[in-house]
Amino acid sequence: MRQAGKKPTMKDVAREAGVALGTVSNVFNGVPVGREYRLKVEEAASRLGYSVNIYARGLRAVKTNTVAVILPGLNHMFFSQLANYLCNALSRRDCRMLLSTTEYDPEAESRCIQMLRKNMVDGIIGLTYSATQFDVEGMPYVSIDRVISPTVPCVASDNYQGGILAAEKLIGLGCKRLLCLRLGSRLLGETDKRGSGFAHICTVQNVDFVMKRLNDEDGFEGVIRFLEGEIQGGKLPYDGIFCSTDLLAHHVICYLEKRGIRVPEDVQVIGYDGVRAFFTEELVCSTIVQPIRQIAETAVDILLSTDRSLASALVCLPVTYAPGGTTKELVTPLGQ
Amino acid sequence: MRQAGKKPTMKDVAREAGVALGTVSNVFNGVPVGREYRLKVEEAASRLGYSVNIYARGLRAVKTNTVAVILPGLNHMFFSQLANYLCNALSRRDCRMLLSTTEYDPEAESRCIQMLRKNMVDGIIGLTYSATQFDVEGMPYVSIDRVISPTVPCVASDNYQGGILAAEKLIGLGCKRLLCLRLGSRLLGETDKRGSGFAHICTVQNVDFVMKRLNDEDGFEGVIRFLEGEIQGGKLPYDGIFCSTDLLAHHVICYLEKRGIRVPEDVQVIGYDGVRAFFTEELVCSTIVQPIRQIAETAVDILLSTDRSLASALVCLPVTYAPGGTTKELVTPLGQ
DNA sequence: TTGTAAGCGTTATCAC
DNA sequence: GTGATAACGCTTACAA
Repeated sequence: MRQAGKKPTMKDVAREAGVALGTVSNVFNGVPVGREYRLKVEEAASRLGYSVNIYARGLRAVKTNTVAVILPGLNHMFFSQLANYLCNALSRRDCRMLLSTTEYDPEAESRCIQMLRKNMVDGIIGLTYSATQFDVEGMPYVSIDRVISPTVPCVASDNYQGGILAAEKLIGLGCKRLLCLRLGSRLLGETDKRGSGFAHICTVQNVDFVMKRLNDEDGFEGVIRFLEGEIQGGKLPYDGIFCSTDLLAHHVICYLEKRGIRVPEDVQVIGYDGVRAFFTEELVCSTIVQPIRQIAETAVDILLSTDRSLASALVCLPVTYAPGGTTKELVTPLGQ
Repeated sequence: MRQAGKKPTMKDVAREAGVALGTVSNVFNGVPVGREYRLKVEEAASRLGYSVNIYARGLRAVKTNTVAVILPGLNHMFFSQLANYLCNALSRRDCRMLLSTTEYDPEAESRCIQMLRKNMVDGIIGLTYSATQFDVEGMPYVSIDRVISPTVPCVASDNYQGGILAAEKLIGLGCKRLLCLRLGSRLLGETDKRGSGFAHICTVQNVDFVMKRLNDEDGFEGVIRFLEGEIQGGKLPYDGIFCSTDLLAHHVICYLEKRGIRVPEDVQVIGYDGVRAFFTEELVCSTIVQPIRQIAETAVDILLSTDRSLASALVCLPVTYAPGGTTKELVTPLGQ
């Protein structure tokens, strides 16, 4: 019913090729087999249009060629780009991608993981806020942007270095009084290091700065309210702002312009992520660019690597700075 | 090895609950079972942390609770939003989503479908450019934005009506000479109707218009080249442009502004899709908004509906017009 | 309802 | 390398 003519099985292939059933199985599992046998099998298989039944294979609990990906949602540029690259990287490894979104619901995360471990996937790549070591233990798991425990590998961009870059850049561009704006989950993750790196440089270089941390519940409105309170006489007491994400930077910039504060003339802004406006080449603002593709590929590499002991707990991938029109770039280094 | 403590099976649940194996099976398949038995089974199952092994179930070829989604990629706002809503709609139906991207490779499409039918998914939702009736026959399939054959259900926005809306709007806003710009696949799809609806209104209302169709190979550069050739004395001989997608509109608008042609003062522009700049509320341009969430939910409904005969071949979902700053909206209808 | 048992297609393990 | 055969966990059919 699902299939017009019923599907050929390994037995059919074995008969067609005139070899033993086990030989066919070996061929499809990459087990070394005499060259001529292998050819006979492959030819017979393609003649019959055969391919392995993944459910029968999965039942034997060896390898399902399926990796689950857990993301908060696809409604954010960073997540959708990540999903895209993960999908490519997995398919290049002949792996299918099972995508689950948690809709930012912490409880959905562990429910999701529990469900998946029953469903026998080869492993999970998850970007979660509250999954615990308990949730993931006993199964191949790679976390993105959050260290779950020292024994669970985590891949992230070099958030600390990104914060450093941002601070150095703003200071190098002449800023005297900085603001670091963070809007994120109440739960700690790797991304919090962005602010730490930023603060470190400000302290070392003895530059005034204010650190403002808000939580998701506050929303962008919370940020705007904060800025509203900071403005004195139509002016902001900062000449440089580092926002923890490009999206936040975007909202801040829109607000500032509405209040008649010019970007980058009056205040320079740097974001984090490097997302492009609807996947074109255009950046949203000057920003610290995450190597999203590399993050995806590294996560897949670590997950699928047989030698999991080699996976260090935290892999930080290098970030770069890219001007996007919200900073006063120096045309020549001599121009300083 | 995959699992710390090995997983409980139906047999374990049956023993724990003190009922027959078949009863447990029935409970998990929604087959009517005496109330007290059902409760005993459910309690035992949760006590043991049991859930059905989808591979064993899939082997019997009944229902895998898995739906495959095929998209060109996730690197376009429309696709990633679609994927997001599909994922939600499926998970609400307790279905897992297997996501494959074809990277816009027509050959990858049928390869992908062939692969999936061997892999026994409950059905496929595909946005493809070249998949044929042959590819999909014999399996539950719902196509998006392209009619594959009269027997394969297709869900799309009401593209024709969208074209009509765009033309009526531009004409209503005073445009006298229109341009319809289309950039898309060489292969025909539902989206081509956007231009047809547009042309129809122009013809009926006797308004001058030019229809320019380019293919993906030409790229945005091709469109720019065309516009370059049209400009005479720094002016464009059009006062209204309908672009087949928001992304195209965005490129056109950027180019026009670079050439000193003001939008919407000199020329008004309407796009199609209704994508938001990185998932905020902001539209990219004045546009015809597709009901993406509804498209996703309808596709899932049709695919999972047992009564597939009810599925009409083509379902066109209503679109709406939304101003986005690239048209000269009339403040009051009397203002005309 | 209850046992029991036969498959589903693969993999893995035997002798040979 | 070959056969044959025992799992894997579930669904389905059967007689009781």
